[in-house]
Amino acid sequence: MNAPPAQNLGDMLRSSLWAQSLKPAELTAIEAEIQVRHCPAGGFVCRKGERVAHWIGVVDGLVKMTNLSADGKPTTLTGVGVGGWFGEGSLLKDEPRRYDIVTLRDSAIAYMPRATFMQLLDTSIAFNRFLLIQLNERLGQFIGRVEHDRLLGPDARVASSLASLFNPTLYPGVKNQLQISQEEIGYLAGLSRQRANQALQALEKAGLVHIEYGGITVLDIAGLRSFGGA
DNA sequence: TCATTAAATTGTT
DNA sequence: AACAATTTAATGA
Repeated sequence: MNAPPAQNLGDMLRSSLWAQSLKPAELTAIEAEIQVRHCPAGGFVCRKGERVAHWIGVVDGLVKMTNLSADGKPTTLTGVGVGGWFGEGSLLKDEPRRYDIVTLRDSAIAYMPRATFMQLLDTSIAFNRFLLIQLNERLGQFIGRVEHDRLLGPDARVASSLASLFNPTLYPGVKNQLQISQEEIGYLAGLSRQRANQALQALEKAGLVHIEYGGITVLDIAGLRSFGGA
């Protein structure tokens, strides 16, 4: 019962770091090559094992990257919010996608064809810099996670998930106030809604977030990150 | 604009 | 998982 996707591709691109250095004509040309598809809540944006033909961005909504662990339990690798792009790893290596992408709510998803991605890679320094920063940030996130995850309690996992979702380096357009239900936070952190609720209350008591109806406000991103160990 | 109702979300057990 | 309480959104007077 989330609001239907409202943002459009143009706004999303203009708020992306890599797009800001392009000439308006270049940007409109790229915009024309990108397809936007609307995905209902809980739907698959793309599945593990599929051939990777696009770089994928979140125009509106919220998605998560999940993987199935050896025992078959779904594990959320990370969430991606408005303005986020992903899939460049498999696109660069020309390999099948390594994880499922699932929408947590009704979302608008942008699909940039491989040819467009490659052309940007060849012509835009800002685009290359963006990818470098993004890969580095992700690397730091995942290293921090595998380092701490088994030692961390549910509270810290929620903190870590939120910190990655509010990462200003990856998602400059995301404000510190995000409309996300506690149920969705639970999905992101791999917890039940009840446990996510307790974790959020603990984080609020610690002064890191402010809980509102249907959303949260992040008061201390650095605190969240250190809380989660990443 | 206000009151009523339904739906969504949250807090608790 | 189930329940009650609270908030929001929608509807109509």
